[in-house]
Formats: sequence, C-alpha cells, structure tokens
Amino acid sequence: MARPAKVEDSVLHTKLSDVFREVGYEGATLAMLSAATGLKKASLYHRFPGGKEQMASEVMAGAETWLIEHILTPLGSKATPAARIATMIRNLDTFYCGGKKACLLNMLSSPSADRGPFANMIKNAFEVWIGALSRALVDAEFDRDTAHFRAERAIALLQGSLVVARGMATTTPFQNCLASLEHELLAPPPSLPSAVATHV
Amino acid sequence: MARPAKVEDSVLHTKLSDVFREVGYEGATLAMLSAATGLKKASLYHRFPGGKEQMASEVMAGAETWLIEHILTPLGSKATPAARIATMIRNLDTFYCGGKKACLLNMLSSPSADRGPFANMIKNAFEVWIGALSRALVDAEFDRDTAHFRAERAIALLQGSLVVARGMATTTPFQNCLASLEHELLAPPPSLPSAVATHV
DNA sequence: GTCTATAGTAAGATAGAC
DNA sequence: GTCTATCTTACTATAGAC
Repeated sequence: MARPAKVEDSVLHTKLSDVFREVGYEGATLAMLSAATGLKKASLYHRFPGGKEQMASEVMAGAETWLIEHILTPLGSKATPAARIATMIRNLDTFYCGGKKACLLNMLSSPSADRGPFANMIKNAFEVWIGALSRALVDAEFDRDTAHFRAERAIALLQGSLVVARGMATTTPFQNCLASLEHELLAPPPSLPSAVATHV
Repeated sequence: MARPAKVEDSVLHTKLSDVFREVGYEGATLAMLSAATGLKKASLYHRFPGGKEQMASEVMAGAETWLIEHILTPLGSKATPAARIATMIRNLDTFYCGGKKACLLNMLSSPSADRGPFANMIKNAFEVWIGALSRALVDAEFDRDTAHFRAERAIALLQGSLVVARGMATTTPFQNCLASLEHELLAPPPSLPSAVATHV
C-alpha cells in the first residue's frame, strides 16, 4: 500500500450521506465525515473544495437524482396507478432501510438562520414528489384537489413516521406507514374527505 | 439601569425553546441563545451551570410539562372523545403557531452519536402522547389495535406535516393536517382498516 | 444576577510533502 | 489522490468585577 487508492465517488457520496442523515448538517463534523469515508480531512477538501457545505450539497443533489429515478419515474410510468405507487413504496422501504435511516429533507432543513443553502433544493424535492404522486392519483380518477390533498398527506405521513421511528427507536411506525400507504392513497373518496378545508 | 433586572425563568425558557426549535441542538450556539434571551453568555452559565445541554434539557422538561397540561390532561378528561380531541388540536395549533414553529421532539433528536441526552425524554413523550390518544379512541368504541394504530398515525402525520411545512416554507400542510385530524381519527373503521399489518 | 474579559478547546480550512 | 502538519476561527466554558 505505497499509494492509497482513490475512493470511488459513489461510495464516497453514500458514506457522506449516511452521516448527514444520522446527525444532520450542523451535527456532522469533518472528523465524522473523515472517519466515515476513510479519507483524511485534507483529502475531503481535495474532493470538495467548498468543504462541508459542498459535501452536503452534492449529497442533496444525489438524493434528487435518486428521487427522479426511483420515485418520479415510476410514478409517471404507464403502469396502473396502484402498481406505480407500489413501486414507490418498495423503493422507499429500501432507501430508508425499513425506517432505520432518516430523510435528508428533514435532516438538512434550516442549518443556518437564512434557512440554509439547501432550502431551495428541499422545497423543490417536496414539490416535485407531491406533484408526481398527485398526478398518479389523478390517473386513478381522483379529482385534482383530492389527489393533491392525499399526496401531500402521504409525504407528511412518511416523513412523520420516520421522525417518530427515530424518536422511539423502533421501525414499526415506518413499517405500519408503508404497509397502509397504498390502500390509503387509493381508498374510495367518501372515507377520506378531501373537502375538509383544503388550502391548496 | 444601574443593575440589570433578573430575566424571568418562564420567558427565558420560552426564548431558549424558540432557538432550539428553529435550529436544533447542534445548530444552536451560545451566541444565538445569548442574543435570543438578552443575557450574556456568562449569565446563561450562571442560570444553567451545565451549559447548552442543561438549557436544552430544561427546555425539554418544560415541553413535557406542556404536553401533560395541554394534551394528556384534556385527552384523559371526562368530555366526549370528540371534544377531547378537538381540545388537543386547538392547543397544538397554538403551540406550533399554526405550523410556523417546529417540534422539539424532532429538532432535539440524535444530537450526538449515542442518540443524545434527550433520547429517553423524547421516547417517553411519544409513548405517553400516543398512549393517551389511543385511550381516547378506545373510549370512542374502537378496539385497542385500531386505536393504537390511528393514534400513532396521527402523531406521525402531525410531525410530518411540520417537517413538510418547514421544508416548503408554507404552513398549509400543517393546517390541512389539523383540519382533517379529528374527522380522520373518529371515522368509522372500514374506511381506515387497521388490520393492514399492524405491528404493535 | 449580570456583566466584561479571557481561557481552552474543537471545528473548519489550508500548505506542502509524497 | 492522499497524507501529515499547521493555521484560523468560532464555540464552549470560566474568572472575577460590579
């Protein structure tokens, strides 16, 4: 081992992402990121001249790519709405490790007083996600308001189940959430009245 | 103004709480806490010898007290289940400022690698909250599994709507959540089958 | 009880050898 | 591309006057 081999970009991003998802942006230190990746601080700066902010930014960009490939694309496919949603749910289960890993959209929120460098990326991610899910529900013959209301609720429920799972140190809230999600999204309208003061 | 007057404990706790709810534990610096309270750093150490950790700990304790007074007590009262839940929802709306302020249970999670000094308080808060809501639903003639499933879901939905609201910089997800919460909790069973793989 | 002033420490970031 | 060593800053924490 005269000369240390280059660490692959993909594994690097994954390792960094794991740290940010676990402790958030402010909680992540270069020492942690160094330990997690196996690269010394100076090496991280060679790869990310912008330092921690650039690392988090690229991790967020990676998450956006993942969202497009594993959520938005399936949701916009030509399969039945139920099948599209089922694919989304399967991919979410993998991505969040059954509820053991948190969501960057929550963990990277409001790092600094100006809502942070990732505020726009986070806002955009929520918007396109809700939008894509909403369109899948429109394809399932729901009216636009109901579809949007349910889509937003589903994303909130998902995020919240991860929060509760983390807080209670158990994955069951997340698993229960995923298990009921498809049925709930596609349940007949009267049961879940979207008409209840939907401020869209 | 020869001698600065003592800052009241209650307002002190509120100001500190606001900072932690906005930027989390790691994100909060003594400079921020000093600016928010109007007390210099040394004064904060006089009040909280344990430093930032003690401040956050007392803030969490205050949140527990609030939870007991404004959530657990109403949920355990002798009013109708619908009335109890309505009271909870009203108090939540006030506490979270209509969705503008985040939840400590989320913002104080996992500050350090060992899940942090507040992990137990957070876990307990979720448990008693879900438990109390669940019992109110049992009083509304739901079976225990359904009650627990819906209670856990409601808390998750609430937490998630705050996450989404923060991420999207709008309060509507939270408002929609609160607006539909009572109806959803008390809706007749067939619409929200609790039988879907409830791992309690 | 609050303050100014100052340690002490850990974090982010850089320089230059290999 | 990675490393050791160092710099600089910002944060936590303390000492002692008022």
